[in-house]
Amino acid sequence: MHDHLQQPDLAFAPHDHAQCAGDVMAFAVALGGVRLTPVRKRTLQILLEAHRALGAYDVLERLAAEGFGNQPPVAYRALEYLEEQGLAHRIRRLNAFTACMHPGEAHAPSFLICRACHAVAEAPGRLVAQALAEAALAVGFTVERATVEALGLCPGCAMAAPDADGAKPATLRGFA
Amino acid sequence: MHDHLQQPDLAFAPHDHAQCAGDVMAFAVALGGVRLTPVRKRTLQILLEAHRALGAYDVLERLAAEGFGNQPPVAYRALEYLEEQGLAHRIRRLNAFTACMHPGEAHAPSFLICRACHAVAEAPGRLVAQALAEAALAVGFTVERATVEALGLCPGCAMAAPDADGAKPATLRGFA
DNA sequence: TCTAATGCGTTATAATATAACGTGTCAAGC
DNA sequence: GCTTGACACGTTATATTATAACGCATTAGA
Repeated sequence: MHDHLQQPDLAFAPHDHAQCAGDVMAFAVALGGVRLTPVRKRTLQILLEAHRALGAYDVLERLAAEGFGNQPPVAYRALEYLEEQGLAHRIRRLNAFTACMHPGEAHAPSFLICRACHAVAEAPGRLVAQALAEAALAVGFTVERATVEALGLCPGCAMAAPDADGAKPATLRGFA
Repeated sequence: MHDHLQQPDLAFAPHDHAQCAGDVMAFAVALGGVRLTPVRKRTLQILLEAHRALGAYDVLERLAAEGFGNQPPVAYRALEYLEEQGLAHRIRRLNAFTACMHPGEAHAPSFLICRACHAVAEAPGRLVAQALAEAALAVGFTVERATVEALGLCPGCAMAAPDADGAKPATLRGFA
């Protein structure tokens, strides 16, 4: 981990992450109807520990290092499953995945992605989803799922470099 | 600029596409500060004619067939340029690109993607962007650009198959 | 137990995207 | 006219992200 990647935490406010990650995991384990196999559970833990969006191949590396399979489908399957169960989200702009920080609460998440430090925060998206559904309704379109991702500057980076462009082109592999 | 271009209501409605495409192209050509070279112009035409989102490699195929370069960067550069100029948009869920139907009007577009027929419509996104900016502001995040993409059913497909799942996994190449 | 469904690891390949270099073109300044 | 520098384009090569398809093991249920 390089210094420049030191980042404000996910919610952009300091908190005890070990604790909130633990809470999420406890919730997931307790969840009925979810088959949290070893790979899946470990994948969720990896996302929670990373505390930021990870590419599938980043997750795969970690899984492989721990004796799980080392081929892409292993990671993709676990990630897809977690996403289906609402335990993880896919960040399309980054071709990456992140643990859901509010599983269980029915929510239509919006994501805030800092272009400088690559932190990703989940923002309450209910109003956004509502506005979108209305706009869609006006043209007769039925929204089933929505991707809402904002790119910008998190408070920390805005403070540190109001104008400077800290952003690298950001291949996912390079994040670590 | 003709009226129908300012009425996103008609996005999914039948209309004279040759005409609206022509309007957009005329606008682009007249636009000051935009260097619409042959590849770029043809790329925009291709997007306009296709009338749906095209993958970079789809665009490339067409360009190559007309004597332009046949390597990926040719397509990617033209598409990126058009996007920078606000003449095209990237649809991240599809890894695809589409011509902007309302160039010039400052807008924060939302996209409605039909999972059955893959049509893509640009919906007025001002209110959505507003809601997003507010949610972001609450955590101190500054939004610079946003991706808003809804997946669902367009009126036509909803009518044709209210429940059936017309969606294929949808590789982009397969669209044509 | 038998069977069907599911999960996992594997091989192989597909699909999407970018880095980096060389050449041509054109307009600005001399 | 020349030179120069920015830009665009075509190219080679490679990186990154993602899926298809097969076989075996385990599990859930009849």
